[in-house]
Amino acid sequence: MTQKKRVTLQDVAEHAGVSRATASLIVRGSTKIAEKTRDKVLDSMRELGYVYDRVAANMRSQSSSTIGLIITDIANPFYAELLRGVHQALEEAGYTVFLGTTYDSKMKQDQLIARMLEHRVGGIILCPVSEDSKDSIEPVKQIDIPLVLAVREIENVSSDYVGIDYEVGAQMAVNHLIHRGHRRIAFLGGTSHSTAWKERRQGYCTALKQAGLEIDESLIIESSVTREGGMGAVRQVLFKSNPPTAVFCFNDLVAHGVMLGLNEAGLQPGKDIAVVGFDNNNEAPLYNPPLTTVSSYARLIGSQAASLLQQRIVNPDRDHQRIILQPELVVRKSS
Amino acid sequence: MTQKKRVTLQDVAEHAGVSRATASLIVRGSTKIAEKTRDKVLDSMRELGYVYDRVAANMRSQSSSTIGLIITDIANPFYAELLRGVHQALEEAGYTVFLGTTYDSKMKQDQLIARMLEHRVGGIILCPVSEDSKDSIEPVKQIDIPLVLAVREIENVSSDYVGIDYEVGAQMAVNHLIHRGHRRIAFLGGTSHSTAWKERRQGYCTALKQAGLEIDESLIIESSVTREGGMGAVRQVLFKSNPPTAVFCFNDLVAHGVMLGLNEAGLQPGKDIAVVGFDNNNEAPLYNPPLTTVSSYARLIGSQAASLLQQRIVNPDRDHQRIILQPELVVRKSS
DNA sequence: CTGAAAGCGCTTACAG
DNA sequence: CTGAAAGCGCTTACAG
Repeated sequence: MTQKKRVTLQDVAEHAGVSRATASLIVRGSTKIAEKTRDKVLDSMRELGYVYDRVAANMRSQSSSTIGLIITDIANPFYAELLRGVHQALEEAGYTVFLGTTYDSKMKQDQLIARMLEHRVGGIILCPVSEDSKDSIEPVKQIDIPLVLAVREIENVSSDYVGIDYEVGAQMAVNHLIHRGHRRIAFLGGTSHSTAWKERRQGYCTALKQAGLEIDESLIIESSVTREGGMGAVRQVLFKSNPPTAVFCFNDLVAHGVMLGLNEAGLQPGKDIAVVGFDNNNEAPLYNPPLTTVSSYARLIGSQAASLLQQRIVNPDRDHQRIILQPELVVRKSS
Repeated sequence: MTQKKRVTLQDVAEHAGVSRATASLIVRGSTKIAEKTRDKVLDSMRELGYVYDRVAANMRSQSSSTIGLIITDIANPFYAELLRGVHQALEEAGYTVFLGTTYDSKMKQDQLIARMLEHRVGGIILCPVSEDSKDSIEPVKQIDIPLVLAVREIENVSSDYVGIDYEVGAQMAVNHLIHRGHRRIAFLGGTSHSTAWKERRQGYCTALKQAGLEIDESLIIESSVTREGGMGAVRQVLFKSNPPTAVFCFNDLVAHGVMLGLNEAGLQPGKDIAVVGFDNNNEAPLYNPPLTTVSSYARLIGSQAASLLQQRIVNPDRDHQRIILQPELVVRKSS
């Protein structure tokens, strides 16, 4: 792990015949330096192959130019998009991003948070695991580093947050299915301890009730938030004596799994059984058939979270913000 | 960007009534300290909420516990898997990963490399952009930081490298199509200035020649390495007076686009036209129809690259290694 | 602009 | 185990 000796600002100053303080001003882009001096110093930097040591600078000035981003699964296109939004906003602002993935393990989340704090990140954007993880963020609060939650909230935790209104989104999806004449609608996928699941469930129930339909608990099946989870869930529900005619899925990934499971069983999604997803992934229009889904604006969530974080860094004492994006139903051929 | 004052080792030492040197030993897990002393110090750390400052430690000891990973596109499942392999291997070893995405822009790649060097990463894993970027890695060589290339090589650059044998892979794919009786086989997607493309093209041509078939340049169409690129490429080739009966695609993403383009044109992939991909993404078996493809072991490439990097960090002077994984054909229903 | 000094939070080396 | 000192590569503050 040991590196060879780097060229330091001291070396550059000596080479250019100026003081270290002057060189320091130049490297930080001060305009108060005579052009001639600046050029001389910049030439020396090039000649010596100087590379600015941002770590040392940050340490001395007690600042940070890194941000930690913790997501649950990079293989989920939703998070890939969210990452993109975060990267775009923060790299423009000069931050570099530490990425960590929890795969929905709380232990992993705790480890990642600890490591990021040790690396003196300037702030953390956390997409929490679905398990309750109030205590995970204790260390962050204690050391008082800016934190923004995204996608899922943590119950009884006050923090900046960006997400979408899952309840309304779920309601829109289920209403749509009801309007198409469906009466037995399943809700498949996701795990019941996450707020993101609870809110969807709430929306699902509200829509059914408003239409005067019974809630059949046997049509609500949890699963991991993966294609495999979706396949498993739909298999369970197909074997009921009175199977559903439509499925509202936790997200697009699960919906994809559900469609594959239906194919396997010789059923055609969108014809034999309607399927609606959640997220509006890049891939959703490319599924077969193209997936009706609720847009959850992954990239926008990412860039908004980045923006909240920057604002919090600038002004640590302002009130917590909660940004709830309004979802939109995108109707395609699967319903 | 300024942070509130942290608890330092000094504070901990004072609180526990030991010297700073002792506290430093304990925090690094030395076994040479009496258990009683250690417990006392660990208690103080907990009580004060001490967080180890890895940045300061790395600076003093001239070491690094960060790694830069530069990929082209996180929305490509191939890279999501590769990232997973890298993360898994490096996090176990105590490294934290800076992630950067170039979206195949050389300028972005240069910026990311510069930034990572400024952050004193202990090494870089680079999946180069397809454009020739020999000069991009000049700064890395100059400052003498361990570098591993993955997925694509850079011509005339000597470095550790992990990739697969694209030529053999392409040959396997095209041979397979020939054995199925195809005579007009297109090669769609990718950009001709990358080694990864050149090697595939080489394999494509070799297979055709060995079978005594002509190479028809009009059946070779470049595109961006995305689904959209694949859709565009297949549209072009379908309008030929003598269209192909089979398509070998640059990768699975392109193949997916090709299949969508075929659907659009009323053709059924795997029936009207055979399609073969490259990568064996997670998603390939889930396409419709399931995609015949060449496995390129994304996660393995990632973990091997991580392993090469660690070895290079330990021993900077050893010979450059080239790991070329052997591809494997996975036959499914699309061909 | 310069120059000398102090300090960010650690580790290192050494005498006791 | 302790204690005092030096140093990693910067920035900061200040007198000139």
